[in-house]
Amino acid sequence: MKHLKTFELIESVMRAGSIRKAAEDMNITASALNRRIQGFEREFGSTIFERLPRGMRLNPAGELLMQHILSQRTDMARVQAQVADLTGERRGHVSIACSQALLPYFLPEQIAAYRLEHPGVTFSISVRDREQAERDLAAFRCDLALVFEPVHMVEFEVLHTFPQAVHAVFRADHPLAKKPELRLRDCLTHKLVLPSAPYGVRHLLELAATRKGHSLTAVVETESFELIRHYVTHENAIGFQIPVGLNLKAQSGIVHRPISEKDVPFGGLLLGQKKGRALPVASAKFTQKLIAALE
Amino acid sequence: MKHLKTFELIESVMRAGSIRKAAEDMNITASALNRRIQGFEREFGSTIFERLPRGMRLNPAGELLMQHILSQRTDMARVQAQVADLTGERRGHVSIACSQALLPYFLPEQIAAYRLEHPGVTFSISVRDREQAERDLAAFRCDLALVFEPVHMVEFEVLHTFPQAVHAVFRADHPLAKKPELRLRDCLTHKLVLPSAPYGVRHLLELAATRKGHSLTAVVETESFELIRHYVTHENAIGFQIPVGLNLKAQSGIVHRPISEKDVPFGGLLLGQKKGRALPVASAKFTQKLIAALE
DNA sequence: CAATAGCGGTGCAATTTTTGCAACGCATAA
DNA sequence: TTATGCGTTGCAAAAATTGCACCGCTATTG
Repeated sequence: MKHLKTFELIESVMRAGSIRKAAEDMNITASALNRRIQGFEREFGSTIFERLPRGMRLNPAGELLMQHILSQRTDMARVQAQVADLTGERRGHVSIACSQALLPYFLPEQIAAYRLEHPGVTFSISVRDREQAERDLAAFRCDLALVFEPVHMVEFEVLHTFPQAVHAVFRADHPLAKKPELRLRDCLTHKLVLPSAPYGVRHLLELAATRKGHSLTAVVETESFELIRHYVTHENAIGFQIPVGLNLKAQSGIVHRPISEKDVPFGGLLLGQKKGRALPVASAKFTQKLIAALE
Repeated sequence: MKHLKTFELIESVMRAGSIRKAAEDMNITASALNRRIQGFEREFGSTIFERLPRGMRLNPAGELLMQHILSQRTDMARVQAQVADLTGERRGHVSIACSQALLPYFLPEQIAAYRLEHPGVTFSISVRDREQAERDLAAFRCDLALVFEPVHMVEFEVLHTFPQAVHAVFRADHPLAKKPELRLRDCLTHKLVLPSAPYGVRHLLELAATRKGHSLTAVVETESFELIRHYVTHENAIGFQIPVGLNLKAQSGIVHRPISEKDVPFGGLLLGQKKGRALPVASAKFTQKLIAALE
C-alpha cells in the first residue's frame, strides 16, 4: 500500500534507532529516507524524532503519531478483510497472545476447526504471561489475548469471561482418584508440583492456602505446565492445572479432579482485546467461535 | 498532508459523482485523477467505484473504505491537535450538532467562556433535530451532538445525560405565574403554543396528555422555539420549553414554571459522540467543561 | 433514428517528484 | 588524538505523476 510507505519508513527508523540502519533494512539510501522523514515532519507540523549523536529516537509527538500509525494500519487491514469478506472468501490473519495452558489441546483444536471452514485465514500464536499479553495488545502486537486471571486491565477490554476451577492432576492409581471432587486439605498432605509465582493458578492456590493457614511447599516448581503434567507420571505427586489445559478424554494414566470451590475460588479465563479497537473481521469471527466452544 | 491526497481525491469523486467533475474541483485533469483511482484500486485489491454510463458511484467496498477514510482523517487531526497541545497552545476545532433550544442562551455562553481560555479553538454549530444529529455524527460531519430525547441511538455513544423538566412559558402577568410548579391540567385550559411533532418536548407532552386522557390542541404550532418564546408575549398563551433553552435571569415580561414530574416525565438532554470514536482534544476538553456547566 | 453530449479509459511526451551518490560537519568512542 | 558512525545537503539520474489528445461507449435529445 503505497500511501502508507512513509509510515512504514517511520516505523522502521523507530525500530532501527537510526536512519542509516533503517535505510538498509528498507533497501533505500539514507539520504532518501532522511528527506522523507524531514518532508513528513514539515507537513505534519512538528518534528517526530529527536536527533541524538548516535541516532534517532521518537519524541513525545512521535510517540503520539506512532500510536496513530499502528492503529491506522490495522484498521486498513480490517477494511481490506471486510472487503474480501464481501466477495465470499474470508481472508485475514488472527494473532493471539495466550496463556501456556491453551497450547496443548484447546487452541490447536479450535484453530484447526476454524481453518477447516476458512482456509484463507492464518494464525500466529505467542505464549505470554498475563502481564506481557496486555502489553502486546496495547502495542498492536496481537489482536486477541486469552489469559488466566490477568492483572492490570487498563488497556484490556474483556470480550468474554470463562470461569475455570483449579484442577488437581495426578496418576490414575493415586488414592485421590476415587473422589469426584477434592478439598484443598486432601492435596496438601501429598507432594506438590506447582507452577511458579507469576502464574494465575499458583496465585489462586497461594491465596487459598494462606486463608486456611497453610503454606505451599513444592517438590518441583516450574514455569512449564507441560512439565507439570508429565512429572506426575514419574513421581506420585499432585500437579495443578485449569481444565481448558487438560485433555478431556482419558489420557494415558493421568486423571484430574476439580478442587472444591469452597477452598479455591474459580479463576477467570479472560478473552480480551485492546480497549476501543475495532477487531479485524477474521479475529472477530474467530472470537465468536471461541466463545461458543468454551461455553 | 500529502499521503492523504488519494483519499481526498476519492472523496471528491464520491461527492461529484464523476471523475471529470471531481477533477475540475481538485484542479487536475480527469486522466490523472482516473489513474490515481485505478492505481489505488489495484493496490487496495478491489474496485471501490462502480462505473455507470453517467459517472461513478461507490460500490459496497467503497462504502466500507469511505468509513475508514473519514475516521482516519479525523484521527490524524486529533493526533495533530494533541501534538499542538504538547507545545502549550491548544488549537483545534469543535463541531457540534445541537437542538434548537441551546442556541439562544446556553451554547453562546459556554463557547464564549471556553474561547476566553483557548482562543486557538474554533467552533461550528449546526442546528439539527434528534434524527439528523445522529446521522451527522455517524458521517463524521460533527464531533458532538447535544440533543433532547434522541431516537435511534445505534451510533450514538452517550457521554452524559442531563435530566430536564418540561417548563411552561408565559407572560409574567399570567395567572399561573403565582404557582411555583404547575400541573398539566392547569395548562390545558389555556391557549397552547406547541413545538411541532418531531421535537422531544412535544413528544413528552403528547405522551403525558394521552396517558391522562386529554388531547393537545395548539393555537400555534411551529418548528421555531424562538417564535414560541416570543409569541406568548403577544397573545396570552402558554408555550413549552426546557430550562436549558431559557434565560435563567428574569427576561422582559416572560416567566417559566416547571410542570410537575407526576404529569410530564423528565426528558433527557443527551451529550454524545459517534460510538467508538476517539474525540479530538479540543472537543474532549470542551465536553468536560460542558458537563461541569450543566451539572 | 441519428446526432450529440458526457462519461471512463489509454498512449505518449512533458514535468514534477523521488532517489542515489558523494561529500560535509559533528559528536562520541577508541 | 584518530576513527567511526551519525544526520544532512547539492546535484544529477531515475522514476512517478501529470497533461494533452484521442478512443469507445451509452444515454439523452432533437
